[in-house]
Amino acid sequence: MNKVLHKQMSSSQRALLELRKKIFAGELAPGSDHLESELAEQLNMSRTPVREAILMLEGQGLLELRPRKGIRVVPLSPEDMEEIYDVLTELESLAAHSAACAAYEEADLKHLSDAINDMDAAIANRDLDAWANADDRFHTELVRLGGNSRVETIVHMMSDQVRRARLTTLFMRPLPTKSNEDHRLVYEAIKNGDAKVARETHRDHRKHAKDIIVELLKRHRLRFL
Amino acid sequence: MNKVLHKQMSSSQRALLELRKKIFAGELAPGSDHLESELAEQLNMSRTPVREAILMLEGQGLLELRPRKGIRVVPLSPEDMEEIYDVLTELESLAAHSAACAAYEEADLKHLSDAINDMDAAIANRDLDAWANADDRFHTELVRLGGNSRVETIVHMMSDQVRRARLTTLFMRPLPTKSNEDHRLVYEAIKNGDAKVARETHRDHRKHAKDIIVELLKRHRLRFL
DNA sequence: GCATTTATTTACGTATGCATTAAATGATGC
DNA sequence: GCATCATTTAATGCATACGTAAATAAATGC
Repeated sequence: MNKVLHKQMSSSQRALLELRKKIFAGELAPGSDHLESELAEQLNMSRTPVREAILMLEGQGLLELRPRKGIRVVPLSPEDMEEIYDVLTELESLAAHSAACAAYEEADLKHLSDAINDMDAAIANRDLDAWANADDRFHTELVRLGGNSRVETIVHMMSDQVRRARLTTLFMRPLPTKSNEDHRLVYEAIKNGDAKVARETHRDHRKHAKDIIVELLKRHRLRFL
Repeated sequence: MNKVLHKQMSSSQRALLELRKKIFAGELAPGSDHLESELAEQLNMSRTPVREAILMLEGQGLLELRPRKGIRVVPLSPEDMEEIYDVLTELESLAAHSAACAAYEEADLKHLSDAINDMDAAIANRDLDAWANADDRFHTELVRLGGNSRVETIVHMMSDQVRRARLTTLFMRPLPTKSNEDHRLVYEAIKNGDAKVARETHRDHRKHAKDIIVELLKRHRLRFL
């Protein structure tokens, strides 16, 4: 569908996207090592643009460069997930606070409520993929409403890591029904301009999510993923 | 002094450090544009390693790549500084909280108290450079004690930006005497394991610092730096 | 003169080749 | 048989070369 765009994209851009796709699809497994030349061949291009893509992905914490040992897809330990969730908790809570302060019209919050409704529908249908998708949209929209572009960037990077873990964890956890009540409360607080409540509610929500995931990872002895 | 190390460093590493140095020294001015070939010549190397360095610095938010327009040293507006300070506020407060929870021995907190004492001394001597240096050490040590490597990384990146602005602002503001009382309070709270106080005190401290800087930038019509 | 098209320049993106140096393999001494 | 050293292999870091496309200058038409 977007193959057309791919055509007029620079090779390094393509390398970046393709590698990301492979990482998120698990095609490049966490902890696995690869050579520049190997990846270059897979992507049908020279080493130069893949090197550039690799550098960028290293900066985003997805790859680790270990000269002469190979490029490693960074594995995530339960402790890493704790770190990531803690960052997400703080920055998203800040975003919720800011969004509440911003006195948005109800129309401005449509994307947010749409995402919440979609999550409800997904849960009713027991469609975990759809739920995960809507959940992403909720969090993306929340930080957007927060109005701090740096928070947005960081949250996106961290969410990428969570997404990676979710490949494994999503199907092991109970249906996230409680989660959606939280989302509604955050939404209401933002609409009512109740900054403190928005922040605290979201913080608790994230803390809870973190506990579930970390517990899951540890229980299942998923040392790395 | 570390010219020796420079010798056995890879060219891209050198490019990274040299460019950073030039940016922080103001030699590459905020908002200025440069060509890859120009920078490569300055650093006595081919375009390849500088390109790699540029890519990394772009990821860190110091450079902006604008193909055929030149590589721009990103200018910071007062609004940017607000964003940056807000991120720092949240993540450092989290670090303070975690550090307080960690039940450190007094010996573990030595670097922190050293930094505070050095700031006192610097203020007594009216030595702003020494003060800034010790202040950096305080914040660096604080996030280290927080024990979240991702928070450390992000805070370092954001601190780089603040450091850049400080070149200009430090000499325009009143002596930061109040600031050090705050640091002492945070230190005490961490030592006493008083997580909530540590977090809140540090948050207020940062909020105050932000207001001063942003106010200063706006008052002096420093649209960008 | 001004707009529009055409030519020219040149910065960038990418491919390629080579030198360096780390890892792997084999050889030698004990 | 094991450790140490020499040799080979090959992945990386970097330089270089080149095609492309964007920006600028020149030329043409009106």
